[in-house]
Amino acid sequence: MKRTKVKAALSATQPKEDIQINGWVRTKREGKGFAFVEINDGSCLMNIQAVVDEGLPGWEDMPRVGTGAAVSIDGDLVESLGKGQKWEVRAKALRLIGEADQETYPLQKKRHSDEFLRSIAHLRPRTNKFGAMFRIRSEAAFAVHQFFRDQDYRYVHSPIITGSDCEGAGEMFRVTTHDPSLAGAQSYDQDFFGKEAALTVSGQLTAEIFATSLGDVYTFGPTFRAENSNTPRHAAEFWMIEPEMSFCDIHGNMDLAEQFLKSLVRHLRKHCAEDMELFAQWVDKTLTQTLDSIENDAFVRLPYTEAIEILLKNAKTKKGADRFEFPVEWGIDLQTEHERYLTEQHFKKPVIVYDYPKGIKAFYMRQNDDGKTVAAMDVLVPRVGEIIGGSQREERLDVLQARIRELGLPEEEYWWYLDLRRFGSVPHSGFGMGFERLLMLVTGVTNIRDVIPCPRTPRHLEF
RNA sequence: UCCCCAGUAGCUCAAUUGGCAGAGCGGGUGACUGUUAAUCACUAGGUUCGCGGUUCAAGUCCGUGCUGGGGAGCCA
Repeated sequence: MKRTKVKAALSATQPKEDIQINGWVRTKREGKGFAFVEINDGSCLMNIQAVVDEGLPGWEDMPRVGTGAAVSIDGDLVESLGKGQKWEVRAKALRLIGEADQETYPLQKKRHSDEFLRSIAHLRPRTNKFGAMFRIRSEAAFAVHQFFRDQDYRYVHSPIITGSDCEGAGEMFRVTTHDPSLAGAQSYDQDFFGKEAALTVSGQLTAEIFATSLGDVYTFGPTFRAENSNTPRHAAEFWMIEPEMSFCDIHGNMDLAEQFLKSLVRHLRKHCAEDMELFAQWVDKTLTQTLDSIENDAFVRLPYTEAIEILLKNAKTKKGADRFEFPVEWGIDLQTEHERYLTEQHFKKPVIVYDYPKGIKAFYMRQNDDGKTVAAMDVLVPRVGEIIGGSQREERLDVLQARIRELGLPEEEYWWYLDLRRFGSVPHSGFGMGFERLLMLVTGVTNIRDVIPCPRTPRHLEF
């Protein structure tokens, strides 16, 4: 008999004889002579209820059919006699596929804390919340590809292992085949690649290669940062999306970032409505409002200099106390408290801050004519903070070389990056978006460890 | 890495001034002819995170380590 997925069974328009449901038992309710078994197979949020009468094949296993057990049920899909569900399965036969000992199975049919579920990350996708999360994650990845494909962007596989220490986005994990337990110095030229190697911290430089050949491109892959960050917003391994567009300035870049976020939110609300609703109802009561704002409100475009003016003007609360712990002045990098004030309190919607002082931004960002700022931009959203960071890239060879020298960076390491400016250089722009931060934004989940299957953070490499 | 808070039954938590370690849920057993986090009855279940100290007496106070959470920095 061919298997029917729960999602298909529940969306039936008419009864159907002889179907097979395979899945895991969420809960069992027994009466005299019969039992209700609710089964979930991960295809959707809802369970399907099976009615199992005493005496049918497999009934002798019922005592061992408990929460967590894997079962296969043959039966007829019929309209439910009870309230609370339209369809149910009237079982004809039951098979216990995989038992789950009730004394030791950690998941109970009740709410568990996120912290506890994190300690059993191998079982947490079997809960409603994490099942919904990982279905949304899957759909979100698809939506990313669809968005770019619809606009004729090409998907570039940037390398995971890099020999370039000029990616310049943070501490790197070293990649080696050397045995650290061996004594004595082991030089890099005897290592696998014959030079120092590391896991990528950004696909941007590779994306620039392809932006200046295929035109509009994006990368979407794992990214690694060996920062000792202990926050709910950072992971050592995360997924990042990095579009890069030729013939595009900072304003086109901001336009794309805004369209991109709006499109993803719209897609997920349409295609994951049931799973999204779980988060709106149980995780974040303001989620609907937040998502409405992202979808419908124009994002604020705010030059850094004006952002500083707003912050200075509002440095005192109505009661006259200092609003900010860190004093505001032109030239500082915006603190988390400043970003949150702008997006959560002052504008109450997404804000794109751009044209930052060049002293606080990366060497490759395009210098503006004022001589003080660069064409960088950060997209700030309520609760998550910085979800996107990007810039127009410096395409002028002499200006880029001067900046590299000014900062004392090893110019020879950047030979191929400079070649892109040497031969047919064009204005181009791009940004990076943390995929997990997108998921936090659209679900209201406040800890990055709860939006990724197996979170990697300092001193945590379980699962 | 820095600052703050917490750690008690499988889970979520309570325990007065330092004075007999408890509840709900979950588990087990039984009852119940349509349940919906089923209900009802009975029942088992503890190195109070580890180590050291103060005290007649420590879940409670002190020191230290570990683990978890929050905030900051770094950023996506």
